[in-house]
Amino acid sequence: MDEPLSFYEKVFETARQIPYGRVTSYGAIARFLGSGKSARLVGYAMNLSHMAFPPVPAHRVVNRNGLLTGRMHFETPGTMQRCLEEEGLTVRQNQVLRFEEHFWDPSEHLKYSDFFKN
DNA sequence: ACAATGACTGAAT
DNA sequence: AATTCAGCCATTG
Repeated sequence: MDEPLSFYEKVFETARQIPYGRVTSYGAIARFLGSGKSARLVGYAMNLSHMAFPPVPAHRVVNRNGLLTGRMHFETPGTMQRCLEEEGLTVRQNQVLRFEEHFWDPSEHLKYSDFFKN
């Protein structure tokens, strides 16, 4: 029963690989999944990731500029920032400071076929 | 089958 | 440098 994982499930699984204290972008996940133009769908997936199990560290996914564009979708608008700061990052005006230093690109660290068969 | 829905992005202005 | 536009595409009703 190796049913192909849905796109969203792949997004969840990819996001789970983001290391503690690092961040990535919607677009980076989309590119890793071979669908570079589906960044919006990655955001949509994060919205659904609430109900996913195992849990998804959705706070580690920001936009390409390091902005916490998803913060409104957490329990409170400050939750996302607090989670990141707890992991040692600094957030000012909804943006991760020194974003590039903390950016973690799945395509550089993971091999697609190690996770998915299609 | 078709239209609507987005936590986006790169290019144009 | 900041803001706007249009394309994007897997799901869902």
